[in-house]
Amino acid sequence: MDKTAENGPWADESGDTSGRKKGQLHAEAAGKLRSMILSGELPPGERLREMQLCEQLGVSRTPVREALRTLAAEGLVDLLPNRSVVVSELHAPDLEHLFVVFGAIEGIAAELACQKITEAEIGEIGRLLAEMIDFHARKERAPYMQINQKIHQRTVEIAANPVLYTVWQSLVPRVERARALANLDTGRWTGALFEHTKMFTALASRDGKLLAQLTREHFLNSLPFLQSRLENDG
Amino acid sequence: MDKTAENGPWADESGDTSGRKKGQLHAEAAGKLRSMILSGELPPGERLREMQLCEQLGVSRTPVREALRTLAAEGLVDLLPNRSVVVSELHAPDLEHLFVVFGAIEGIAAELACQKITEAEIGEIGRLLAEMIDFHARKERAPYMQINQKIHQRTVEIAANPVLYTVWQSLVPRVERARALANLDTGRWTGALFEHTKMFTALASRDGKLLAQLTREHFLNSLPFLQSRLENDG
DNA sequence: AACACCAGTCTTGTATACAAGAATAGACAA
DNA sequence: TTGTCTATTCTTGTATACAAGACTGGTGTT
Repeated sequence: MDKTAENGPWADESGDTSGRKKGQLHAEAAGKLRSMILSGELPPGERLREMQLCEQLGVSRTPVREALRTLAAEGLVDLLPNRSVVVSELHAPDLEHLFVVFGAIEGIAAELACQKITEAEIGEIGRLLAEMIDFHARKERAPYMQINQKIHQRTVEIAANPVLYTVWQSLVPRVERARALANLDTGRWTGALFEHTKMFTALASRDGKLLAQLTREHFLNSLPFLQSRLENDG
Repeated sequence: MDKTAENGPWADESGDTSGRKKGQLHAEAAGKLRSMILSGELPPGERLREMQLCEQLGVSRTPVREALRTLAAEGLVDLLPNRSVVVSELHAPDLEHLFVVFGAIEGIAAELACQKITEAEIGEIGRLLAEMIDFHARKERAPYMQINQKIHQRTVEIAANPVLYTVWQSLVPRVERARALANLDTGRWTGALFEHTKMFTALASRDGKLLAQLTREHFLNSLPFLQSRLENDG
């Protein structure tokens, strides 16, 4: 089971349709649609007509339909039988549900990671954290977010549980979308960074219980900020 | 987001292809294939030829392919690009990964359920537990397992978190398959029942932390039994 | 006997065609 | 004006056709 990230989201695709081998158009389509949803190009509630997507993506309906099944499994779209597919909504209450679960998942990952992490990996995370602090000082949000994402991903990878990784992957798109829709509040930004330093300390001392606790709180703390932004936008 | 169980596994299908409205052949196909895998009719490692499945299910390749994407998202099959789809293997180490995550998920569910459960629902779970004790006394394994499954499901439902429910649903097929492949050891059976009574006490007194702990242990305890059975079988 | 190579067959990936169920707009009645 | 009914159009669901990449078996060479 779990040939980890075989065809999962975030596997490789980043619009680099050029270098791809022939075939697997449906995976390519899924990647493009996913980033269109995450970027907001396809807003929540948007009705997706298959033929329209075919024209935009330059493929036929077959791979498009298969891609839509994949996105449905990721929770990015809702399949309405015999009706259109729509980009799933993202309401504030849903967000709470999502963050409670996601925080718990990353909490488990954190606990496992503490048991398995090597000195070299602690150093690696430490360097990433240093970079992140740097970007924060320069107020460069985009690269900050990228490093942030990488730290979380590395933690889950270090936990070395393919099932956990798959579940985590399946939730990341929605979390990322929430972050994209509601760009991080500046006040929260500094707080989040501080939490990250505390989390690193726990990780470096391999205190799994503490790190899990901090991780859950980390997500719970950012929740109200995202929720308020979502409510303002509609 | 999350039109909960819209097209997810375990939604409704149980071979009752008769009463179903037209269309949605792919959902029907997914249901049949899922139960074929869970029942062991399609054993781990089995190579699935699309045409062959078409004949068995009496539909064309299009719905079959879409069903296979769904099953891939559930982790029941692996998609090998340009090669066949195979029923995913279930090795002892994978099982540990699965149970750690699943136990944690049900642990979260248990904690949430304790916050939200009503007196009526406590009564309902209590009655289910009594039935289960009955079936254990009579050594009727199949109905016991059914009630067991139902208790777990009701707990997750009571937690009232659609994201959690979806994640839980996505893991259940694999857990069920593990149970099916390695029928429960008799010694473990009594132990599991005892754990269930303890868990009910915690639930009835709404002790979320305790119940979460007991739930995680419940899965961890049954793990070695399942693993040993799997190793014997190959 | 072992290995490499090649042709034929099989299987998947994609496109297209057709059928059936929804959405929509317009006409007609209240 | 508003509501409803119907006919047309649109969209999805499914089947089939075609192309391209894998597998298999046999043949020839070393």
